[in-house]
Amino acid sequence: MRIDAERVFSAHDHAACRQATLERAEEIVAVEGLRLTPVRRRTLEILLESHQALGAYEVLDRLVASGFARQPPVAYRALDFLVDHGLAHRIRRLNAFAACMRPGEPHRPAFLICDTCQAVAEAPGTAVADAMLAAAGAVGFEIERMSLEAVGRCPACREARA
Amino acid sequence: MRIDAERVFSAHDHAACRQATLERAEEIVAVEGLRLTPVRRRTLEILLESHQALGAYEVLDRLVASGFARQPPVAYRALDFLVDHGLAHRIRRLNAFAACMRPGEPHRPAFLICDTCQAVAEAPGTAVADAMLAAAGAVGFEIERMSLEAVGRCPACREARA
DNA sequence: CTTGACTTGTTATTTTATAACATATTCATT
DNA sequence: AATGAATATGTTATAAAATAACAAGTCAAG
Ligand SMILES: [Zn+2]
Ligand SMILES: [Zn+2]
Ligand SMILES: [Zn+2]
Ligand SMILES: [Zn+2]
Repeated sequence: MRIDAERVFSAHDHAACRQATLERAEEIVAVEGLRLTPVRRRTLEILLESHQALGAYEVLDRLVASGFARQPPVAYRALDFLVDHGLAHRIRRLNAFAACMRPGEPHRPAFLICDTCQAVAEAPGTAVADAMLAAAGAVGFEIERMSLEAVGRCPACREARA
Repeated sequence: MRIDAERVFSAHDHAACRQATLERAEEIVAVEGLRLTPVRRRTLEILLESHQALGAYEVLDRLVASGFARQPPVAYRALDFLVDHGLAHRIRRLNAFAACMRPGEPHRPAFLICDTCQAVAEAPGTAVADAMLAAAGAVGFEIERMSLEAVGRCPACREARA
């Protein structure tokens, strides 16, 4: 299985990467009967422009550039929709949002956040999540949601600094 | 080894629990030559009042009640000091802070956050952290810091609801 | 007692997020 | 097509969280 993080952290055809993800997202909304309205679609496109997480107000700035009104709820509502339906993830450490790179596929993302180039990748986090569930289970705690996030240096930035 | 989360999530002598942790914290600042000034000490005491995480402004309110000025930097500076020296942890999902229950002991906390009673416990997160390191290592990412947080229901609240 | 590091006081601002309510659109049902 | 419920958007206002910047005070070492 191809690991997304490998792609994210290296030079790749991002136009294709973005396009493919957008198409998968469109399939999902079709199947689930969701409404990918203009703001929502544009918001997803904005998140897909790079592998960096964007704050709500950065997203808002770009929405404004596309003709939408400069009002926080415009961005937050679109972002909440995307997050609620698995098309984007919220990165708590950054108070920011990133497009999901595997929309529709059940996955347990563990986020790797490069503090040099700000790229955010989803690593396969099943093992991490399992360890978390075990730790919780040991004390009778029932997990509903979890955030697994790590900050550090991606391969490229690591080399650049060395 | 006693698991803190077990204690946190059950009725316990919290006065003793708080006192013991405060004493351990004092030993640490002594050993490390840190200055546990009045605001800092009071801030730690405030965090130790319960096992719930507190937002900076809640802490500030209580500092005001103790005679300190109502200015955000007062709380943030004290909280930052405690976090920097391992006497408190920042809970990103809650934009809040919790006293560290094992100050001075090297540990990898995985936080269990009850969304019913708001209690926050540190579960032993070594296995979780190891899984995270492995996932990162697989793609050449070098981790510096990580947040491992889960939201759900603690044993007590789980029973209460059932 | 002076220097330099650290700590606090204080004002102001920035950044992030939500409440609340009016209007409009969509879509299934009459 | 008309009705009405659900969903989505427009808009104003405010709340909540965090930091910038700089002046003034404290303290211990030399
Ligand atoms: Zn890409
Ligand atoms: Zn990088
Ligand atoms: Zn306790
Ligand atoms: Zn609980």
